[in-house]
Amino acid sequence: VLTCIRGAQEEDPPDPQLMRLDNMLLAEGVAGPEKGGGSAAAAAAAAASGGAADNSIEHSDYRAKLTQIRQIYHTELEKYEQACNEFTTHVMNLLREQSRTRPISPKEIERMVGIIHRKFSSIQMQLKQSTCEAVMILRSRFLDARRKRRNFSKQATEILNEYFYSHLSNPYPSEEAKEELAKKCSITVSQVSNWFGNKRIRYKKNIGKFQEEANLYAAKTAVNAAHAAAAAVQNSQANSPTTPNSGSSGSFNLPNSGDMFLSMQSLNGDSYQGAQVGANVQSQVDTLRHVISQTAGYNDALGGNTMYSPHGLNANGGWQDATTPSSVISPTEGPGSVHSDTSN
DNA sequence: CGCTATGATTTGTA
DNA sequence: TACAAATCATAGCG
Repeated sequence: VLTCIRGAQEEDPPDPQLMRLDNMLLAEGVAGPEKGGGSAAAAAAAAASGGAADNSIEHSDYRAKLTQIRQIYHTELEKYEQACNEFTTHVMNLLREQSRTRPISPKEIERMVGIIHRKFSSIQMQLKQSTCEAVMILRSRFLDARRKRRNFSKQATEILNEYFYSHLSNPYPSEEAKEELAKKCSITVSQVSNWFGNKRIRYKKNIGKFQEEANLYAAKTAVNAAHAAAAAVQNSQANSPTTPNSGSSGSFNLPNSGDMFLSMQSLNGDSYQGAQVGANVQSQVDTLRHVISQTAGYNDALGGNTMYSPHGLNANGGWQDATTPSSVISPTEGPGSVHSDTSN
């Protein structure tokens, strides 16, 4: 592809260093064919990248700078080439003049030209080197995302937190779930993964600190969860073995609270085969348990276990084994039974 | 400016 | 390869 300089010189030594530089410049789009004027190229690149708009905006500055480097590189290169040619013809003229006084072999001329070209190509090499350096610096400055960290929008954080706290017993979104969250939050899937990675580790590290937040988001989604859980319980009750009713009609002003608690009971009770509703309801249980723990006094209705605590966290300090399906949440003891109240 | 919050990266592991 | 943990580097706040 690159034939700009090729014609003139520097093809004899298969210099690996030079190859490296050339390749890099090519890869960075500094060398190679000119693609229209600076801003136009930037705009085109931004448009071509499609997808996240903020991403291209973020990179437009980088693009502009890169174009600048590219232009400098090309003008310098041209200058060098021109100087090289001028100098060559100058020397040729000198030699021609001398040829009047003494015989000059074509071989000698060739040798002189070779020397000149080598000199200039070493200069070019330096140019390429410094251009590469500039590009590298630019990259680290603009593309290292850590330097350009932006907090996610309030709304995005909201969505992520909602998911996290409503799946607290197993906050590992599937690939599809990540994609959906990414879409909803206008961020990338890796950002979602990063977020959950950070959230899990930080939540686990200091649960007390997140308690308030947890309750907030639990309450936030409680209404929806209640509806969903109630609906789910309608289905599960059809083939559920027993449905004990230990009253506990809550002063909890949610619609269908009665069903909600029944559902809780059957889920946390000893022998529940979580296969049917299990996974779906589990998230709602998480949410509900938060609310319940907050309102206090309903613990007995939930099987007697101390409810809140790092539920979902096992003794080893991890969430339940990620390899086991979430539908089997230790049948004998509810998810909340781990209980190692370390909050605060 | 010092502090904490937070997104991203690096490193090590199963 | 996904994750945990440690770490980095910046954002944002008082």
